[in-house]
Amino acid sequence: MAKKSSGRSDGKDAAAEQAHRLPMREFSRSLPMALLRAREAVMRQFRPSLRRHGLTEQQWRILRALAAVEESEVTELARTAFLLGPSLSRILRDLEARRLIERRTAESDLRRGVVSISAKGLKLMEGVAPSSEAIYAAITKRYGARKLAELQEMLGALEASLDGFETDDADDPHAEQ
Amino acid sequence: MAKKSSGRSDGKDAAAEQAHRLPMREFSRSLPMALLRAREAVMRQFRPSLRRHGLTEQQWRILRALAAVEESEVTELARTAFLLGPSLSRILRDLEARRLIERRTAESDLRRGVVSISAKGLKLMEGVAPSSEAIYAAITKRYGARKLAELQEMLGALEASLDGFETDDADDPHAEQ
DNA sequence: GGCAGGTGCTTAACATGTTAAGTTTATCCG
DNA sequence: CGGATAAACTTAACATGTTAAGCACCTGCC
Repeated sequence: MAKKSSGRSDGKDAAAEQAHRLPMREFSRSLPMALLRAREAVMRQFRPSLRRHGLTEQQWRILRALAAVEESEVTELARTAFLLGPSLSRILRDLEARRLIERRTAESDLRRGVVSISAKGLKLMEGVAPSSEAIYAAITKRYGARKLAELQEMLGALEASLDGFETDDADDPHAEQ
Repeated sequence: MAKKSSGRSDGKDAAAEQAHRLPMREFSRSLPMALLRAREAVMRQFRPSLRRHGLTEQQWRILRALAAVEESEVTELARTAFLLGPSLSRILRDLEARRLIERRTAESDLRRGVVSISAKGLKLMEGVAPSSEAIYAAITKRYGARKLAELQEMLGALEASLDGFETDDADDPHAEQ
């Protein structure tokens, strides 16, 4: 594969020049990229600790969300832990099999599932929390508590400013959906 | 002991209190969550447009990265597009099959792959770029150009402050790695 | 030259993201 | 009451994230 085929590098220069004419901002200045990089920098700090305890980032989010309430319906949990339904379904299946959560059906509406963290789940959290908080404290110290609070505020404002904002621009007239 | 033995409807408060004894910050104030939510709010604006053109977010990142240079080695591209090697490998295989990129092997080092965007790839980008830029402009207007610049700066600073910062805290003494 | 170790990429395996379709149960309404 | 519609998951299918192995090639050293 990828035969060398006497590769002169002709035709490539023209293509590169053409590319630069695309009316696009510098890639490195892209907001989604900046958010992704920042988040990854933060998560890189937490992942090893979670991994040592046999948890993924999403599983940890679910346990944290459940630890803050007595119980929660699945849809509500999806909103709280910021996970899509299908992901949540799979993870709940796994967490239930590991007996970290418990599950029942709502009496008033048999469609609804109600989930709660188990004693085992709480115990696991107790093991993870100290390390997690220590890491958070270290990050806060490094970046600055005030700056961190300001960043959080700006992130919230960004989210709010885009809430219910649909740029279904449809530059393509054939796009029905 | 997650659930109180009584389990009446008023047991909710007690269980919640128990949970709150875990020394953890409010879930909603978590920095990773704030970054995730903000990024999702932004990407939700772009995804429909990309989808209409048959591209995923990551594929689009790769094309953008390649459009800015004449060609790129795979490892360099992984760094630029902020993708892990395995993801990049799979996506490049697909993009090559769709003839949106071209690929060859470096003469000086047969291990290295060299990738470049194809004419077809550039053409596709030309179709996506206007919509993408329009969305970006709309977001900028909504959030405020100055505020956006400030946010980008703070995100960059966060990333920089965590660069090479290893909190391998190891609250678990058995954790060798 | 040839081998030990490192590098660059790919493959594998499992978990999640994302959209669409399917299933079961509720609810609306004639 | 009963069919149509909606709601709450769940399953399916495909793409990516993440870590560990694997493979081919390169480099330093004897």
